[in-house]
Amino acid sequence: MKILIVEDNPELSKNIESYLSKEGNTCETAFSYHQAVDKVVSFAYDVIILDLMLPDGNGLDVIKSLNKDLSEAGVLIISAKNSLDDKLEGLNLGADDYITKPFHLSELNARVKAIYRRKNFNNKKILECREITVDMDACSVVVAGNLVELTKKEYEILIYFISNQNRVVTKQSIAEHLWGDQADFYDSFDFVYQHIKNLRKKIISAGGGDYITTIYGMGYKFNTLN
Amino acid sequence: MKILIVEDNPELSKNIESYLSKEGNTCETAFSYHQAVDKVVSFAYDVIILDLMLPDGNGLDVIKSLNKDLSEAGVLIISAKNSLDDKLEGLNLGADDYITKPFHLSELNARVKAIYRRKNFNNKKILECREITVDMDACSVVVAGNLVELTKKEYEILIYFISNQNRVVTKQSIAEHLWGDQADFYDSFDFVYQHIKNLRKKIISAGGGDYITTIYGMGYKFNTLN
DNA sequence: ACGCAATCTTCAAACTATCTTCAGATTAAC
DNA sequence: GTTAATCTGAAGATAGTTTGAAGATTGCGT
Repeated sequence: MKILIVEDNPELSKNIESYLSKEGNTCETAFSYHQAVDKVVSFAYDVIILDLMLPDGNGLDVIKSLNKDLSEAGVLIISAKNSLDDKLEGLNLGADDYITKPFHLSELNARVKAIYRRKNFNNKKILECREITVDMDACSVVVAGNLVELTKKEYEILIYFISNQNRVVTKQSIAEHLWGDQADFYDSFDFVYQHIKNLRKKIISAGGGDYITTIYGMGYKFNTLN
Repeated sequence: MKILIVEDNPELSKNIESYLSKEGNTCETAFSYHQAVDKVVSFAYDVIILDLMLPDGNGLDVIKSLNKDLSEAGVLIISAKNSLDDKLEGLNLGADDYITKPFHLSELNARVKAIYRRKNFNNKKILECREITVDMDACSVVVAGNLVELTKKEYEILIYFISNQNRVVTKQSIAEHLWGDQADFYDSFDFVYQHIKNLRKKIISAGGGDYITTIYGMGYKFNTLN
C-alpha cells in the first residue's frame, strides 16, 4: 500500500514512516500542505495521513480540494485537538477516519489498514479472482487449490494487479507503487521484469492460467475476465 | 493484555498498575477522564479500569462515549459508593463488571481476567489449537501431552499468537503488545527473535510440530490449520 | 538487606532469502 | 532487417533471521 504522510514535525513524521514501512508499506512524506498537494497531483496514493495543524494553511481546505477531484486516496486526519466539532467537520468533508495526538503507531497502522480495505476491497479480507484466492490477513495466496509462497514484492505486485484488474498498468506505476520516491533513482526496470517473471512462474506452476498479459510498449494487464 | 487504569488517586493507581503488571499485563494510566479519552481514542486496550468518582466529569458519560464508537475494550467500574443504582446504570451503559472500594487486588485481577476472557475467548478458560492446550487460569501450557514451562514473555507471545492464529503478525506488533509504550524506544527486534526462538524450541522439544512460520520481511504466523 | 537463580536484553557473528544488476537472448513493431 | 522493448538466468549485493553467549535485570528465599 502506498501512503503519503503529511506532517511537519520531522520526528513524528519519521516515526510514522518507519513503523508503516516496516509493516510492509511504501511511504512518502510531505512537510507542508503545499508540498502535499504537489505530490498528490502527481502520484496515486492509497491513503493520505494528514495532520490538521500545519502552519501553511488550513488542513480542512486541503481535504476539500483532495476530494473534489485530485485524488482517490483515503484520508486519515491527525489532530492535536480532541474537539468533536473538528472531527465531525473533517469527516463531513470527506475524511475517512480521525485520530488524536498522542497516539500509538500500532493504532494508526490499524486504522490505515482499515481505510485501505474499506476503500479498495469493500472491506473484504479475502480477494478472489478466478482461481486465485488472496487472504490479506494471512498474506497467503492460493492458486487452483495450491498454496503459493510469494516474496513481499511479488505479493505487493499481485495485490496491485488485483486492485487494477483488467486495466493496463505501466512499469512506472508498478515501480512507483512498490518503491515510492526511490523509484526515481533507478533508470531501468530490470527489477520489475524480474518480479513479474517470478510471479508469473509461481502462478503458472501452481496450476493457474496465464493471468498477466504483456502489453508491448505499455505495461501489463492482469486478466480476470474469461 | 493491554490495560488502561483510570484513577486519580496516585497511590491506588500505582498499586493496581504494579499488581497487574506483575501478573503479566501491559498497563498504562490516566489520572483524569480527559486524559483517559485521549488515550482511548488513540489506542486499543483490552480492558479499561474506570473509577467512577473522578473530579473532572461524570464517569458514566465516559462509558457512554466509550461504547458508542470509541473503543472495543471491556470496562470494569470502580466506585467508592456501594450504590445499587450506580452499578445498574453503569452496567446498563455498557460496562462489563463492577467492583466496590475497598477491594483486594487479587479480586480486581480476577475480574479483569474474566472480562478479557469473556470478550476475547468467548469465556473459555482453556484454549486448544491442534496439539497445544493452554489453561489460562493455571497459565499452564501442554503440548502433545507434555507440560511445557514457559517464561512470562513466552507465554504472552503464545497467547498473542493464538488470538491471531493464521494471521501474519509483525515483529513490531508483538513488541507493542508485550512492551506497550516502551516498545517505541527500541529500534531493534533482537529480543523478539530471542523469545520466538525459545518458544519454538520448547514447543518442538515437547513433541509439538512447527507452529510458528517465519514470513520473511513481514513477521510470523501461528498456524493452526492442517 | 543479601546473594542466588531465572529471566530478559544486548551484542556480534553466521546464515539465508530476497532483491538488484548485468549481459545476453528473445520477441514485437515498423 | 533494424530497432526498441521485454524476458531470462546467473551472480553479486542487501537486508532479514537465527543463533549462542555474555551482561543486565528481576524475583525469591534466607
